[in-house]
Amino acid sequence: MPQHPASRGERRKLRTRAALIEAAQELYADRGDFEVSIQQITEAADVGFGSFYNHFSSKTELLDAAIAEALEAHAAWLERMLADVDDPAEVFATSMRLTGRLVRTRPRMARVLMHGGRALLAAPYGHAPHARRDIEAALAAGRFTTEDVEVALACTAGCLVAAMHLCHVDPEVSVDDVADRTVLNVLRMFGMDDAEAHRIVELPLPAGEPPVTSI
Amino acid sequence: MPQHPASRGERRKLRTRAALIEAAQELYADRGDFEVSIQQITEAADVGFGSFYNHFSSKTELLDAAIAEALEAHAAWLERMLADVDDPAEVFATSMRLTGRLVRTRPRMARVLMHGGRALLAAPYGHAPHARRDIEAALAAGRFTTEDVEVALACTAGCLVAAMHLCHVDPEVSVDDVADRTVLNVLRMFGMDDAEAHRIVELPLPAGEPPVTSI
DNA sequence: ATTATCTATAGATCTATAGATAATGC
DNA sequence: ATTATCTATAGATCTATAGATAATGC
Repeated sequence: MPQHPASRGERRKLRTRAALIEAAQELYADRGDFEVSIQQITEAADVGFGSFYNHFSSKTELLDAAIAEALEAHAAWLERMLADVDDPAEVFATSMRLTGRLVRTRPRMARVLMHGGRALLAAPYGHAPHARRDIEAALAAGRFTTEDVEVALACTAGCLVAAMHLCHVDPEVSVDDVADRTVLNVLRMFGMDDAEAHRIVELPLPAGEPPVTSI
Repeated sequence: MPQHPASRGERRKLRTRAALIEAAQELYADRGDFEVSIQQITEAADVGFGSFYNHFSSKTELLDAAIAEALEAHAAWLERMLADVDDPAEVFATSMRLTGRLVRTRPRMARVLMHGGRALLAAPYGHAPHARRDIEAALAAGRFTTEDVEVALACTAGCLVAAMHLCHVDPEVSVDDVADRTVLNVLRMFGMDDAEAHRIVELPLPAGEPPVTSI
């Protein structure tokens, strides 16, 4: 998202598009569905009704873009946070720990991932390719043992989404504890011994919780 | 669902309701959402438009009932299939193996569970209470070790739904293999050693695949 | 006679577009 | 002059209900 693309007109257009995307993310996160009229979307975005069609030809198109942008922004943030870590198992685990904590740190982003991420954590974009890369590297390094990378990735995504959901429906639980216990489960699932798994989920988290998107 | 409740009139009413539920399950499974008009639902159910309001006051109410009935029917079927098994770990694992195989044996039911089950495998009805019971019994018997039953249940549900999703988006994979590898992962997650986990996922499945619902 | 289903429709949306207005580029 | 946004609206849904029809119970 370059701050100064091409011309002023171009920036104005991008601003309108961004307002629509953001409104869509908020509505989707807050409602859990997207059964909302285009008029409500443009009102939430504070944009003229007709402008919608300058950018998207249907609600589905907007929702897909909104989910994809959230996933990409989140993935980019994780990459930045973990750029200096070498151990793939640690990158993998810490990414999960940070993502689980979104329920507390960025509830709306968490709800977008929770509701839209199901299909997409297995998709060829967002954080999924990074997670696959880390799992494969950890396998190659002998840190993980598992039969099937596709199944491993699906289980990872499934546990993460389910853990976030658990925190979401039960506000009593400690988000951080649920996140770390979930990661502990996943590490054990990949054949890591209990002591090493515990060590990894007790590592200090990288500092800085910068905004990944405006939501 | 008794075959002869009260009177003929009562049965007629239940038939109409069942037709609406079934149409809702089919539409929801085939489309993955429920953005469909009441008129389309009543047409699919071959029921007069106005009859809808004799049974449900909104689409959401119908969808909730449709998902709940699918979950309950599935849970009841699993209970029947595993009535004779004593080992809670085996009941737990075999239930998962059978549920995963629904993608092949009952694709529509699988899609209802996949799309609607996310929120509901953690719900206080359907198969969730049985899975919790099995996990707790397995913990008490020393067959599982895990820190947190709630997290364990969430991870179970998450892995299962994600595995079904994986089979759904990639028709090339072997549904049975994915199901069994997923269960293997979950058993390891619960501290079971590899050899015993393998033994359990290689047990013969109970015979009989009776219709759990009409879908 | 009672109760559920069905048909028809009023009123309320909602979508997509056309034409007017405002902002930018030259 | 060009391009995007905004306003207004036609036409197409869609929901909820009222009244008519059909099935059941006595």
